Amino acid sequence: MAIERYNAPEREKHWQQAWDGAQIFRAREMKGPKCYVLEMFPYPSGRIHMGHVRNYTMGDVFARYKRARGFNVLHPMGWDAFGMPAENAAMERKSHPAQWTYANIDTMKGQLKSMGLAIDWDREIATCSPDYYKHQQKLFLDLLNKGLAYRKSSKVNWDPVDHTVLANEQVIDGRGWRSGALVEQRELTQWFFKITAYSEELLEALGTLDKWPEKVRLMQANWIGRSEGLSVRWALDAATAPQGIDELEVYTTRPDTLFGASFLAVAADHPLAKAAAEKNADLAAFCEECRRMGTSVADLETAEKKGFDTGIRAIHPLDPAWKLPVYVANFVLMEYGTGAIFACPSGDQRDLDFAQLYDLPVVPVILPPGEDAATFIVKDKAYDGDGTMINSRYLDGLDTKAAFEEVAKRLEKAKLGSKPVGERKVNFRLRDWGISRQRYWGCPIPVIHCASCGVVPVKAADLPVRLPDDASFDKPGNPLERHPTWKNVDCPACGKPARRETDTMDTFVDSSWYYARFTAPHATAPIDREAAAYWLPVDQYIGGIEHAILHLLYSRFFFRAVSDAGHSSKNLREPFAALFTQGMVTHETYKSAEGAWLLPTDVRFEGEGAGRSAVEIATGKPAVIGSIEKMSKSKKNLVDPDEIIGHYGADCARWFMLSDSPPERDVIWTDEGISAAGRFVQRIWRVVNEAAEKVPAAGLASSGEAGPEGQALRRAAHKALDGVGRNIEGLRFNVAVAQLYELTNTLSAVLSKSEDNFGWSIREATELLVKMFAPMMPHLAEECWTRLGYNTLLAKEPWPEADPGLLVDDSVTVAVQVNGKRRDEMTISRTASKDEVEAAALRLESVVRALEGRQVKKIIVVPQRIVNVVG
RNA sequence: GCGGACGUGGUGGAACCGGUAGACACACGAGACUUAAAAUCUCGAGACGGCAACGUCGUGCGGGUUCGAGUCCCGCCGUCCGCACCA
Repeated sequence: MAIERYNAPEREKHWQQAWDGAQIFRAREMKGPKCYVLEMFPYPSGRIHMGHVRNYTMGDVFARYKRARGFNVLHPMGWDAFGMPAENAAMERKSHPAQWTYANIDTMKGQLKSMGLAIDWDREIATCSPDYYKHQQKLFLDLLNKGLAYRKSSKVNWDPVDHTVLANEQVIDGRGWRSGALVEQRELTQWFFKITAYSEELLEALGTLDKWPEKVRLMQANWIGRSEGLSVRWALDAATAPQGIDELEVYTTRPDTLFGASFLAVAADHPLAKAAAEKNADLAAFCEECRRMGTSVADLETAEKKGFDTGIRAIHPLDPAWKLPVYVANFVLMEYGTGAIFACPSGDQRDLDFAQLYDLPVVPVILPPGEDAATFIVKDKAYDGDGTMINSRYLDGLDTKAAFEEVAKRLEKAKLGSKPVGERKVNFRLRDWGISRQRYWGCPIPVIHCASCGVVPVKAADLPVRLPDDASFDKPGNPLERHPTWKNVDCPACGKPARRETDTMDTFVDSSWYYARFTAPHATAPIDREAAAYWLPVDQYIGGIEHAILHLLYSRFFFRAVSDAGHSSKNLREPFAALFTQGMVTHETYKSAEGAWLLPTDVRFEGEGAGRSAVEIATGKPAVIGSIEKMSKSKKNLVDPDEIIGHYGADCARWFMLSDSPPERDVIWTDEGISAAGRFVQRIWRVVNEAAEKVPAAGLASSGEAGPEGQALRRAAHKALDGVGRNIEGLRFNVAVAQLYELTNTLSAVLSKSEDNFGWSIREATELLVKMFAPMMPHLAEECWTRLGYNTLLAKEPWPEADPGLLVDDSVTVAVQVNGKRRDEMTISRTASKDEVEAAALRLESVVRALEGRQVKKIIVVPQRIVNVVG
């Protein structure tokens, strides 16, 4: 009998409606073991892309699996809906960011629903909704009250033509992306969150996150950047110093190299540089140049090292007779340490590059192990490791650590003025989190500036501070700033006319607590303490590696901060118990003969392998096949999920996204890959139909003995069950997929030769197969479940338990090696003793031959795996 | 520049704690079915030599530890990612 093709798009709609009707993906009442599965919520950019499909499929498989395992699962979805693109779109289309954003949400929600995700849509939130951001404003006020939010002056990229602040990504080669004007560094008073108050704790607690990738923990640890060093105050030579400044404080982690010092350097924004620049136009110009370099560290450190001698001389703290020049240098950051360094060129590559450029002395002070003091010199490569002190007077002969201690001790005792010259200091690279954005489409910062009362918080009862709907987006700059009336309010304290804060919050604030809001999205408090206590932490968080530092660190901080402000239990510190970072979806790129990017649908292919070539369909001209890159709009190497789902169905797209590539690695989207997945969907359907013809009715108990073939099939099915369960649990979806292929192969081989005498084993194996792929291809699984004679929803069925008795075989195949080289294999009883295994191995003809008459010296037996005969 | 990751057949990848390298899939080749194509099914396949049995080599490169190394150690090479206002 011919079996009809499985019509995925049509059946998928049916099953989605069935799930909706039964409301089975709603989180249950807060009782019993729970599992909170969360994928990073999307930015509503317009349409979903394959990256979303991959991310949400992984989370969905895990959530469905955990639900089948009996957990009370919370699997919500929302929208990271504030941000710059909406404002850009508004500017370009002369519309409103809200209109653009909500239209996108609508589209994308429909797309996500077509994927058949097991999501509790009742909990949907959008961060741009006043219902969400009013709570965020309350959280802000509570942090302000606790001293964790404050204002200070900080540098921004300023576009002098557009009169707007630019993000780093909007600065291209030092120029504004839109205006092309040279970007300036400007000081602006901005809002900050005091994340540095938690530096130590955030670093310490990384040790407890054993379900996070090691890589992410390391990245965060480096980002926090704890170092132990010494802050050293250098007296300035009065004859050379600007008036009123008589010392310079530097921070160093290497006080041991102090005798190798050859100059000091300060940042262009250091007060000493500014003071010196007042009387030196050339220096002022140099400082200005440094400021133009951009704020990103990568720019600074890859730029050529440059400096300017201020003419100021500093006195060495360990030798009053020794004077060193003070430079302004472009590689010194005001934000780190004290904004000033002492340089030891032999021990630091940047210092060495700088010293060579300006002809400053290079004195080696650390002798690497194994080098000879008489011959060791530092030429083009600085040595920053440990070793023995040389050229360092009384430190000579000490090791690096002892020298550090000795210098620290001396400088702690020495006095400059009335205070010690040196002071031990733990320093962090981590800086406070600047949350001010001079933009419209973000959460308004709920404070009012009053001429007489200063910064006055908006009263909690007056929240939310709503964004005005009638802002204009026809020109650059902050629409809130130029709005005719919005910012004019009366001071809540004295009632006099005052001005609203026009900065909005960084969108990272929105995403720093959304996972907590999901636990009680309709609560009157921002975070419902009871719901948070039950649901948090998130048991499995899944998202892109690009969020490894900022989003995840900010969330770890923000959750602690608001918990300390009373919004959640102080014992609950970490929001995400387990983290998984998935790889990107990549695709080949194509260019026309003229060099324009082409969509995959714009080209057709000829030939294959090395001779494969592409032709632009529209022109018939040859096209260029480029490298495989992350799918992006700019390179047009996109595949539209809608088209794939419409053609192959959601299950097929999901299956392909889980196949082959390990989830943490990039996956390459290919036509062959998706069509192979499509073939498998049909194959499953055929196999299940064929099985359904041959098996006893649903729900009957086992007929008992299955016979050797039936028993072998049962073993295969239960082994797969054991493996698939563990691989889903460990998020090794590609391996689980391979095991399901294997079981399908076994089952279909059995079906082709079955004599109808072990139908019950076939039913069992088929049901197990269907239940196992159900989290991955849920619609197809429901269809198969029905075909197997059930009228219940498979999504409600529990995960089956593997029979331990079927997981081990009576006999095993072990490899036989002679002198470490595999020569043969043999099948032997699983319980065979060491002696029996040895004897069996020595009887093998291949072993005798490989020994070539040599004496057997020893035999290594690894039970059930290998025998190694050494002779 | 600093920090991190990765490197296995023609391709994506598998390989538990150091124990049969290449599971599974793609692409490919041969065959069956078909008027034909598609679909489907069967078989083959790391490289080299050999009719074959089999042998030699083989996890980026060079060393080391071990009875045994894709896996551990040391030194290189290559590719990719992040770097604080993109989300």
